Amino acid sequence: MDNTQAAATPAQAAGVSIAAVERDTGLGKDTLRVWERRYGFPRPLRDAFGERVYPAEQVEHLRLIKRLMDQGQRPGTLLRPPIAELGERLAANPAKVGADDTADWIVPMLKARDIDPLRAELAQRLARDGLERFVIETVPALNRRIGEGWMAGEIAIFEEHLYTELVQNQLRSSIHTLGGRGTRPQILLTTVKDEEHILGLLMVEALLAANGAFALSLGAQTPIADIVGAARATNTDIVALSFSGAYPWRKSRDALIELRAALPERTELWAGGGGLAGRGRSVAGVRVIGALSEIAPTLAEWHAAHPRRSGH
Amino acid sequence: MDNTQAAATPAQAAGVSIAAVERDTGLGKDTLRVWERRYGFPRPLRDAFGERVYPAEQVEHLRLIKRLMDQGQRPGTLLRPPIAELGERLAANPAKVGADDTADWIVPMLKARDIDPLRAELAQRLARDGLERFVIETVPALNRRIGEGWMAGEIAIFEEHLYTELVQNQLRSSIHTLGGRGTRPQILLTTVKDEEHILGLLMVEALLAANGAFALSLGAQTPIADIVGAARATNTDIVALSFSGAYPWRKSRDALIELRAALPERTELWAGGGGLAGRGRSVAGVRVIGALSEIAPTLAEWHAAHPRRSGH
DNA sequence: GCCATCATATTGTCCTGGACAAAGCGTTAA
DNA sequence: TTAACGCTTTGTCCAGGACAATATGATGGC
Repeated sequence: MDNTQAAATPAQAAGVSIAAVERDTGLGKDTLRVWERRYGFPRPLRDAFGERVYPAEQVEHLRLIKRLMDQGQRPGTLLRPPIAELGERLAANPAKVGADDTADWIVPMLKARDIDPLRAELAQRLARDGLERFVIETVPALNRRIGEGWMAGEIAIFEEHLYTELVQNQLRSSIHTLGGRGTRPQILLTTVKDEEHILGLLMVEALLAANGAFALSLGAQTPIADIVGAARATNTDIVALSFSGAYPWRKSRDALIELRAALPERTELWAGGGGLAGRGRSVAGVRVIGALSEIAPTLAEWHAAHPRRSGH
Repeated sequence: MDNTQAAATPAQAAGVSIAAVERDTGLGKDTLRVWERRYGFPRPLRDAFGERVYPAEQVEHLRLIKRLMDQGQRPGTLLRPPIAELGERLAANPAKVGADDTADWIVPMLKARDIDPLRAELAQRLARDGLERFVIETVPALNRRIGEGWMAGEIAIFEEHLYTELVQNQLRSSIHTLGGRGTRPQILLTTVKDEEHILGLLMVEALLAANGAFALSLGAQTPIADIVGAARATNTDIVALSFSGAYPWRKSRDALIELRAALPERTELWAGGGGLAGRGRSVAGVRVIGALSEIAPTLAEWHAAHPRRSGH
């Protein structure tokens, strides 16, 4: 694969520090050291001071592994066999491709030199399909396609960055355009700590806006105490949380229970995202939104249950 | 101060784990442990398993300390004397206030329940002053005011989040509206790894857009190798880097040297941000932008030096 | 055949205490 | 005033042990 990595500078040719690997892969220093001890991988070099130096190749493998783990694979499976197998496992994995041909167009456009056509294409699809369909169908398909492309070595990191940036602009711009004149319900949108997931948040925000509800987004990574504080201060009707698929179910559950207990009774709590999708029973007092397409109906329900009152 | 923190849930009343503190303060686990060993602060409780449990109060102090360190204060100064002094040091610090009365309006608006007026106010100022002045004068003043408010305990975290979110929306929306039809120069905008600074990037992007130059923003934290790859792939004329004030000068310098060496000769390298402002001599082959207001003139210079050619 | 319960294996994160390079600071020499 | 140098401060790394939380697999009851 003639990816970006090719252009390594002499200075860093040998490899990178454990801290850099932590940043680039999302795997903690402790985890990296323990893997090395237990599974024999990664097996970094050592510099003059005995500190670990990870060759680019191993970092690449680690990124791959992290990505697979985020899809539910377990480390033991990925790390015990000779690492060479990784490539094959990848080749075997994208079996789901094929259903997603619709999104294939993104790849060549991303790889083209000019971004304007891409920007235009996104804008056009948004205009043609409408914000709602764009968010529910187009963007998820694109996300999936990009993810697969990344794993297949087809898409460079900066191209993924670029994609995120462009979609983000489209969505923010749409939300902005839709305005939002103090309509009810007042919604507070965020994720709990340990969650990234910016694009997902933005997608939800756009959907809400498309349905006349304007969320106050706190961005990602809000501590629970802050969520509660904000909800109290802004007299929020609904607190909506988004959990990505990678987020451990138990933690989501705990966060929801804790939050439910701390929020005023009249404030509803909605939760959604891949992290909750499959999970059987929900938490008492929490409304689970199984898919993006459920947002609009759920909102309609809320309106039915809360007929418009005069004063605030 | 009747801040957000008040609403602590029973479950977490005792305190939080070291990982949570790392996330919330940005101070590494190692650093937290070493401070405890060396300075006696923080002094977390221990749970049944001997693991550190940080009371909210100490976390609050740590956040304060981090903020002060980001302004250049050194840990020894902050941690050695009885921590109680912190409050006083804070009270003494905002001496710079007063020059910034212009931005005071943001505080009450942020604290008001409704966000719509705030959104409207920002939009109006943007419309009245123009994008350029908004970015060069208004936003920096607001940022400063918010930072001070945060340190003084006047502004809660979620209010700061909210502010960032709203300004971000305004800027992105403006950039989006301005369009950008494949104009030269082709600019690549980003920060190197270890840098956050999203809002700063966006401000630069907006300024460029206001001057008819459309940057391709890679977002923050792009590894150098990726920057080079992206620059090559997109046939970039100018790579623009932003360094925040907290970023150590030496690292900026190294990054710039490395990048300069790796980029094609014809690609210019511009660098700006608080991290470079004071520093005397610049790096060979790097154009240092001392202030936001210099962006427009520098761009004009570029145009003068690169008269429009026909083909692409 | 399907679901609950338990035992077992896996896995991430935390701990201690030592070490050391890099960055900061102040002083002296040019 | 700038440059070079030594001392101090400070962040990050290391090793190896420990253990709770989670996933997996087996067993038994409906």
